[in-house]
Amino acid sequence: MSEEGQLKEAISTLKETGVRITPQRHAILEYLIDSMAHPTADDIYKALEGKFPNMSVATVYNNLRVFREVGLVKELTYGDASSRFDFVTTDHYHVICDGCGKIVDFHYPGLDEVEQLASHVTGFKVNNHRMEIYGTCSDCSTKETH
Amino acid sequence: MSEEGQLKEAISTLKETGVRITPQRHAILEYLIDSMAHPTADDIYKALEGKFPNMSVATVYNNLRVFREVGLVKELTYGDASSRFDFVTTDHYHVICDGCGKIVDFHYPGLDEVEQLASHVTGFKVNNHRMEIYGTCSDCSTKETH
DNA sequence: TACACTATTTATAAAGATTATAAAATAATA
DNA sequence: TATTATTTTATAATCTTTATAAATAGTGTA
Repeated sequence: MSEEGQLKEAISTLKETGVRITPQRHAILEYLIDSMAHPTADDIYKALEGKFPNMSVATVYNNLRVFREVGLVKELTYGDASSRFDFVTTDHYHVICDGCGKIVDFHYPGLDEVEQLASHVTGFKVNNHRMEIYGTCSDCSTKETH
Repeated sequence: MSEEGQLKEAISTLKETGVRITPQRHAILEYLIDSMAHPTADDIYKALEGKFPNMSVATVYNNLRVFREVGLVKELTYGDASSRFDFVTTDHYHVICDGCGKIVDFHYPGLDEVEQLASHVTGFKVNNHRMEIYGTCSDCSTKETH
């Protein structure tokens, strides 16, 4: 789907859930969809301060929580200080560079088998799983050898 | 291996690396090995304040970092506020209850295949991966139905 | 065992991310 | 357009983690 299509669909989702569409929410969604990075709340705040000089950081956090609760956004927590936020499109995993922190999307068929086994062994009703892969991206590999 | 054996081996590892054995380090290691929970730094701090009334939180954090650097301990970051720390025994994954937060260990052969594909597709030199499984434990399931 | 050297602990403050609060502004709806 | 509940803003508070410097204590050696 096009990015405009994604935005429209996201806005529909919000309307259906009774969440008001404010300019700030519109802009945050747009930024999340357009940016292929996986920004932190502060990244978003900084990126939009030109457009919304008076916007509060709390607004960014509040809305990211709203989006997360509605299922539009996933919150990613890695070892570092702050969470990253990812607009939910289709199921994919992340490959993360230990050197520069770059995050690359990586599609892989769902690991249903793992979930089933886990459920069987632990007695849990399994809902979902998360997986990340860590390594060194080619840029960083090149730098290392020089 | 017995818990005492694990502790002895951990202390050997520290000695080999030139890390001094202090009573605080001994106690933190012991607590990590004995407790099957996956405690936060604050959990450890609180658990040991009876034995070490003057111990500083910084000591707990410092030592957890030392242990991590030496490879004795893994730091786990989930969505919530603080990291959890896990004494490294053998490779395993975690199954986490969405209801009560309980963490259960789950053994599963390494997902080498995923790493290989990720490496191929993204051009990364893949080092490792992490995976967690989320669901509802049987205790919480029982409560829900009542 | 006592000494000397350096790592470690403590106490404290600082930094950084996130959340809480209350007043002002505004989107949705009739 | 008027109303009302939601949202934004501004600010402060909270919580986790790290930095700093002085005091303390492990460890190897004589």
